[in-house]
Amino acid sequence: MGHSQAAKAASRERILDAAANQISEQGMGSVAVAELMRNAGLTKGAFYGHFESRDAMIAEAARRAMQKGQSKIDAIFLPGKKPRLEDLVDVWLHPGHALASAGGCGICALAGEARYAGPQVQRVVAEQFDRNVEQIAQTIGTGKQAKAHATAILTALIGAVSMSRAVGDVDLAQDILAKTRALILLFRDDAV
Amino acid sequence: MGHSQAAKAASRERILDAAANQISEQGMGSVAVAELMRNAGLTKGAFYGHFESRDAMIAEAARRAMQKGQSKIDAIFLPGKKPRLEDLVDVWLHPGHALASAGGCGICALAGEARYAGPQVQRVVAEQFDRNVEQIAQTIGTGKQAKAHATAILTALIGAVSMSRAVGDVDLAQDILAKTRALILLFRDDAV
DNA sequence: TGTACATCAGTGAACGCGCGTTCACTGATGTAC
DNA sequence: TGTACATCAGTGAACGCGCGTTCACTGATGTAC
Repeated sequence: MGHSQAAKAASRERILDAAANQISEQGMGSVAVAELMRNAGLTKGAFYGHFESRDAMIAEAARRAMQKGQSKIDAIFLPGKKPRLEDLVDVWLHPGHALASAGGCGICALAGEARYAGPQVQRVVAEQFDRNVEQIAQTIGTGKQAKAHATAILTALIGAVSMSRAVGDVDLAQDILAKTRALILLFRDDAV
Repeated sequence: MGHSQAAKAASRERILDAAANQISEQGMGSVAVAELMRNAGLTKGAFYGHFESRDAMIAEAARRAMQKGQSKIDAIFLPGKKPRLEDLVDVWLHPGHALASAGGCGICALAGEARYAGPQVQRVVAEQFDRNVEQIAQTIGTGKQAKAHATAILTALIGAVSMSRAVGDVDLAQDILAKTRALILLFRDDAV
């Protein structure tokens, strides 16, 4: 085993990546230190050379899970493209995205558990929520009203993704996604 | 200790009630057999005289948590009153109801965790979802369209309650609740 | 450039703890006579 | 009605297990000379 500074940094990255992925797919509660380290190609003893505690690692990994889910959203805002609410909504509500949680919306992965988590994780969720509200607002207008509607729209998106995963029934899940999508876009047509 | 049939049934009720309350307030994962039995005035050894396993008890208690949250909703539909969407929305989104989870919406309490739970719990969530969709639909119209909109509205309500509890920030929480409420009622005014 | 040594990332056994579950036992209940 | 006994709800100690965390140790790295 080597142990240069670069190798240690790479190990840390592998641990955080594995944790962020597992948080997206199975939630924070499912992340066990020993299994996580095995997934990162290490043994559990090395964990505490990288993090002060499991909780401290979870808070960092939660932030990373948010970042990983953000790339699909940012793609809507690439320079030269006109960002459309419809495209943005589909990042959340397309069944392929909503039901396969890997690499998906970090808020959706954490929304249920964050309530019982520490303030660090809750702050990560709140910051990501603000970030996404701003992006949604950009697609529907400017000013306070756009941001107010964007807050409600993001809330509905998160509710739809959470519920579609909770009911254990693919048909009902797709129904929830499709009808939430329809109502959000109906609102847009009415209001604009 | 007595042990008549009536006494045993009463014990079972106390266990399920305590479990349903704890599920509403702290989630399914927080329910520990020993603590639960202590809360019900018994010792942990007696648990397996009432339930086959912790999982089996959780499934029953999840159903009971739904029933307990249902009474506030049913009050809107008392005979003689005309059920209004606005009143129904406030059962979920009034800050006092949303942020104090005890006795609140069972779906909201379980939405995040149900994804990792067994099919019994997921069925309980799906059935309660259907029940509430029907009730919301009653306040906005009749037929398929009303039910479609009710599905999206309930999804938004659950998202708002979940997020308001997840962000760990009372101001942001109230903002989420107020803006989701406004958008739902704005839709109602537009569509009706 | 080559050697001796300090550093430190990673190892793997061990810890204390809380959990779900089991089980031999207790003693009040309700029944049979 | 009174007594003997079977039933069974509840007790509390014990179990095996997985968890987060600690720690003495290993051995490759990178530095000092």
